[in-house]
Amino acid sequence: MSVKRAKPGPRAEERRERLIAAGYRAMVRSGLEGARTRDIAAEAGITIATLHYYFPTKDDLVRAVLEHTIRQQMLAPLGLDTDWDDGLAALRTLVTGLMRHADAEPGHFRLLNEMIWASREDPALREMIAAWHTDWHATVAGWLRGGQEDGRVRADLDPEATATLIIYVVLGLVTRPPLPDGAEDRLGAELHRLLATVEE
Amino acid sequence: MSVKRAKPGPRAEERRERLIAAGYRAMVRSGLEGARTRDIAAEAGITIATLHYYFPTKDDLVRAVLEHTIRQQMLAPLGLDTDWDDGLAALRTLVTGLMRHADAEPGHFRLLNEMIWASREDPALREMIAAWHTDWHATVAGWLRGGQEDGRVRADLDPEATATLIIYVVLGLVTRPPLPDGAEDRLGAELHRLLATVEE
Amino acid sequence: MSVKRAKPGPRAEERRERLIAAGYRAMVRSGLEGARTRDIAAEAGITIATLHYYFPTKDDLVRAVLEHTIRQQMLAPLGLDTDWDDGLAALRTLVTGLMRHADAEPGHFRLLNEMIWASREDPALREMIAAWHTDWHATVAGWLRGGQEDGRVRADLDPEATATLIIYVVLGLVTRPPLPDGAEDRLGAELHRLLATVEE
Amino acid sequence: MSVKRAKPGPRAEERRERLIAAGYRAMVRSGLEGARTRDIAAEAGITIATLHYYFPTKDDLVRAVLEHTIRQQMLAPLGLDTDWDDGLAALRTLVTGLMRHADAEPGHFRLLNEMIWASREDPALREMIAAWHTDWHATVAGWLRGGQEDGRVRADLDPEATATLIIYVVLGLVTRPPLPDGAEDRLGAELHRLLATVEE
DNA sequence: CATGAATGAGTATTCATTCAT
DNA sequence: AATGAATGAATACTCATTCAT
Repeated sequence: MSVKRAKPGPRAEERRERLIAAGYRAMVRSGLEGARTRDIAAEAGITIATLHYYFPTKDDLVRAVLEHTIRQQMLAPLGLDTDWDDGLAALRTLVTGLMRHADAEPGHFRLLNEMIWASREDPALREMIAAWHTDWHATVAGWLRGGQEDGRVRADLDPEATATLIIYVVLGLVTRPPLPDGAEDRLGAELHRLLATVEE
Repeated sequence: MSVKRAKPGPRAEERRERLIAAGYRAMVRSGLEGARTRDIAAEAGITIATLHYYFPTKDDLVRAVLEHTIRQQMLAPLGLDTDWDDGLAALRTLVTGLMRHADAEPGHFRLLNEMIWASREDPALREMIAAWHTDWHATVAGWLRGGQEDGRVRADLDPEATATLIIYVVLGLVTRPPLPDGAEDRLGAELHRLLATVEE
Repeated sequence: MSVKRAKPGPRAEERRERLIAAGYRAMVRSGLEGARTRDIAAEAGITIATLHYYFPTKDDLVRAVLEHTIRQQMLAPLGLDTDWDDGLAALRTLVTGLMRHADAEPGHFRLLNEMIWASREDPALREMIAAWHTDWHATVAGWLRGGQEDGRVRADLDPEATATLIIYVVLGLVTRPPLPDGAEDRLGAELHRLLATVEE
Repeated sequence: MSVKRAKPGPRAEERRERLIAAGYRAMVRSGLEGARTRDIAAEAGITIATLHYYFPTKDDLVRAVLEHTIRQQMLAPLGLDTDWDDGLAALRTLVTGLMRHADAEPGHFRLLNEMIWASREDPALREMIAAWHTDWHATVAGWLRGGQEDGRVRADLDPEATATLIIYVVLGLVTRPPLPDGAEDRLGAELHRLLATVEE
């Protein structure tokens, strides 16, 4: 077992965390490109030079922020870590929760959106996002399959394809472009109607 | 009839168009913020000073580019200006067309995506995007209603809410995040299955 | 009698005047360098190109504005065109009037100040300012000599040198730098005391 | 004793001084607005980016230059830091010295003049200039009072008001507008005659 | 580990001036 | 006599990154 780098001390680890948290906040505030390394360093209580000691380039910091974001900001707030025995209810909760979250924290979703686009030119980002989406896709497909077993979800649906479709809905949903009033409110119910068995 | 103040000559109109086209290309290539006025001017064959003669600020150019994009790049390429008598077929064509387009021209959709986010802080952009989405929403809802009259689309659906949902699918779709292979291909069929009457 | 240039039509003459007036206002507002030819032209109701037809360079316009300023703005507002038979009273009125004017229209004096400095590198400006100061100097010296003949002004003063000194006071006065309160109010009286014969 | 955050090293202090000196020279040469940050940086042997590291904006540099100017360029060159026991002689020396200085270094006084005008819109400048004028006013008033005690200056003068008047003379004097020849030379003597007791 | 100092390469924007028509 | 179109040359300011200490 070769050890390339001495284990970072506890002090260093804490600084890293502080930098990532500050970076996340700054990027939520000002966007991926708009966030300034100087501000991030200041918010973490250190100088830019020190920031670059921990993260040689801004892209390195961005990667760490994405990792942190997926790990800390995506599961619990959306109920994705709960065990659901009603797949349809889970989906509806997800959609409703996301709509609320997107309104309350648009910067959070702008950041994720920017990272998805940025991932096209950064393999490290791409890998993280792919893993995240794959997880998510599997979760949703699982909900659907569970629903089909319970007879609550239409049996003729392809769970994989429908899960993909739902992920697209979610991705589009957080953009929340200006749309005619009213239709949005009925979105959760409509999705339910599309997926549920007729009898229900 | 004497004209004291001559209207912009044909030369100026052409240069405006050339600038907008160059701006569109540069923004597709490098993004909204990444596009440099210098490059745009050079690509249009003029100096930066002349660019600023036509568009005092970069934001003014961005607005003109969005207008151009909505008008020239969104309708024909997606078949939105065709008369469809089968709403379901129209939708399927739209989704398939968008997927192809999103793969062929990701920069185009990145630009639209950036403009949607930017519109949150620019009333002029917001208005254009709202008008565009409203049109689009009405078109899709119309397709759905037509399908319901023909008995091809499930009668229990709310055309407004479903149209909103489809727009979200489309918005998410063009982001095209990395997803497990295969599921995407069946997306058009799946959407069809969700919406169509069972008999069909 | 040779005629070098055809007499300008009445229309042209009026535009020239309008441009000069607009130039004066803009320079009072924003200073000599701060005034923009574009704004001046717009304020005169014409385009920049036309402004340059009348005044090939900005410096040409500045010269015309100085001429206009000396002619229209310096005599009447300060009572310099009145016939005074009490030189001392005239001086006191001048100083009081200038202080009021400098407070009410600081931009006017900033402009004159800038022009005096600019005149070091522009012979045409220098000539106009020299003529203006010479006139003014002669007027003040005349007041002093008149006062000496009346026995109201100290006979031992050199009217020329004292006039120079008074002009310096005036030039400094319009700058109105921040000074301890109070002393300024007594300035007119003090000047009087310095110049007047003891008996008075 | 460990020092966690090192104070600016001697290197930085020297560069600051060099920048201020270069700024002063450039502003004397080309005026406040005319001085270019590029040239100043080049003259100090650094890049523009480094200039902005020390002085975030040009205005910050201007303030530092004014401070330097008042401290380094106004006292010694004019004999204001000498102890005089003859106030009248001090005044005469001041006036003569200023006239010489104004002829030798017109740019220096143009700069001060511009700063006085600029101080109307910059509180930091205003405060420095007010402090400087207050000092100066107190010095001159002190000279006058001393002269009155010695019986050399007319007892009926108000030292405060006369000091104000003298400052105005000085401010106007450094402008040195074109005036009829000769009168200027007698200015020092004339001022003396105005202020001195008749007997002297 | 940490930082003060320094910078290369931009960046959008400005403005008096010109010229073909 | 007038102007729409065009521009050269600048201008202050920015920001991620580097490096000696």
